[in-house]
Amino acid sequence: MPSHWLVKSEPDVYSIDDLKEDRATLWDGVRNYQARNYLREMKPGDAVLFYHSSCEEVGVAGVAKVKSAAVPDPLQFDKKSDYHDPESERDAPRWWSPELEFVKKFPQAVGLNQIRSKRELEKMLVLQRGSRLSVLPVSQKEFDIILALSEAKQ
DNA sequence: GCCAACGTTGGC
DNA sequence: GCCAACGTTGGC
Repeated sequence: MPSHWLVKSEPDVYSIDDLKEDRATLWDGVRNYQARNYLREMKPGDAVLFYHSSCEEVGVAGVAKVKSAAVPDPLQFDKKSDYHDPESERDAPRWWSPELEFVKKFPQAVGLNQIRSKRELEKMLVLQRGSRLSVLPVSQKEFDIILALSEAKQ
């Protein structure tokens, strides 16, 4: 059974369009332990909502899927990277990155307000106040509703 | 730019 | 282990 996830990204930094162009990308640079744990749980085939944060059109912008399970995030060993972690050991890497693959971009993003207005989605972790995690689990039902909303919209 | 809500750090 | 200070996230 595939699991469902939501990942946040600032579109100015990396958008669903960037993923579309790249086709797939290593989801690197996550430096939060809980988010890291979720990243390590991801398995090939899992479905991922791609959420745009800190931008004009906040909300779910499209869908990705897990292409391959997490490998050690190379940036943690790259001294020149902002994500370099001098404390991380090569034989016990601290940070992990799955590879995500583009699936589709919604014609129009499913906005945060739209998500908030749906009773069935009120439990979504992305709505919980103060939820700043950039990687979150999503239920199958929530995933399906978001997808339906994206299709219903014109 | 503001600010609330967190996570992390570090002195004790 | 406590907790204040600090940095970051992210909606607005």
